[in-house]
Amino acid sequence: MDKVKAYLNRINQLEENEWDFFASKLENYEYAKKTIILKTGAIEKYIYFIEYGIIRYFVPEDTNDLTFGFSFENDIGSAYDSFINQAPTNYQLETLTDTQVWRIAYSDLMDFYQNTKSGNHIGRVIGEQLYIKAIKRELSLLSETAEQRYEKLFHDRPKLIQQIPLKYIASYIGITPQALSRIRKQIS
Amino acid sequence: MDKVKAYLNRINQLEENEWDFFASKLENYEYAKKTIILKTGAIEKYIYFIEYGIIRYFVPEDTNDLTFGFSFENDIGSAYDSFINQAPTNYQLETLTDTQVWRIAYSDLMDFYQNTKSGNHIGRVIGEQLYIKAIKRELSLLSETAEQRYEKLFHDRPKLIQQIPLKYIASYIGITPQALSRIRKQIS
DNA sequence: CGCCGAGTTGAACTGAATCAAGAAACGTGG
DNA sequence: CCACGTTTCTTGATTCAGTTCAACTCGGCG
Repeated sequence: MDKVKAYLNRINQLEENEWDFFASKLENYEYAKKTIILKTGAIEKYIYFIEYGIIRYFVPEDTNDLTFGFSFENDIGSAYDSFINQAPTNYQLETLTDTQVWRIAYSDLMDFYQNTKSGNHIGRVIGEQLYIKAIKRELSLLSETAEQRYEKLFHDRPKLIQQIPLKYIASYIGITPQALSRIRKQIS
Repeated sequence: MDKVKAYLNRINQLEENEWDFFASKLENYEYAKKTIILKTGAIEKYIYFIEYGIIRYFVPEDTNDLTFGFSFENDIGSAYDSFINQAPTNYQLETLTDTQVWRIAYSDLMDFYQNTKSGNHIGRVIGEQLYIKAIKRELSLLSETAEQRYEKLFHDRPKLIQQIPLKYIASYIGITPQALSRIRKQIS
């Protein structure tokens, strides 16, 4: 659980008893490659701290589904909007590789938020960080070309990207697999 | 200040003394039409509760600047990422109409977060709400056509949209003013 | 009254979608 | 561990939405 503790402490140094409370609610879980963690229509019960592995976020569609995000190790994952509102999600979570997580249930996290001094502060910062990520991506989608997004992604996460099928990356940067194939050809 | 109070109470019913504290920090402010509220490179000091008016968010560019958002009355506005990190913003805020706001300074809001029971909870929910908005828009940019985005915008905010110059709306939905002009022609 | 920015319209061009087919990689069962 | 079938990736040809450049109209403001 060290990684989870480090993650939280980076946001706000926890008192020992706060961490003990949080840790007691953490549940270790392993998903095999290609496991659907959450189906559309279901309600997200957890936030996941990813020990190792990759989670893909996508809106399923008959032909090519729409991939709009990934979470990697040492980061958190969740259908966060569904989680927050405890309302059905309209997108799915799936592991792309064998993935190990520490997960915490909604009610336990709410307890943590309400009953510890650091709780809501941590919750606030998590929301803020997710927001910043989202707004960056929004600007990227509006202002950059697909090619620029691809190169940035490769620059930012060279190793991790190699584990993700190109068709998902294509969807993520907003183009078809064919178009991505052509961009890659041109670059190399 | 009633609207601000109502806004906060919708998130979390405030105790009277909590509201008194918050209200004491609120500052009323009026901006004329076309006023730049925040310049790139500056640090966002405030969150704004919009009493009436419209704020535009944009990345300035030599030719056509990139408009990526608006805030309307009864909602909050801010260069929230700059505000959170107290770091320079890379986009600007500008009023599109005469705009009246209640604004609260960073340090005062942090006081409110730390010294009231409801504080961090409210901060958390504000972040969460902004996140949900951002993710919806992200999916819209990835999955919908410019025409679909335009029609949705019109459907959701028919009155407010009429006050915004088309060139900003075009940028917001990710196309040029010429392309928007053609879409509008085709629809009507 | 004249000017300037906003909006429209036209024509040529381009990045990416689509449809289609073949090559390569992957995984599952024998 | 190989063989087969399925999925992923590539390549080609065509089509299309939206860009760019340019010219013109309109309405508001000084």
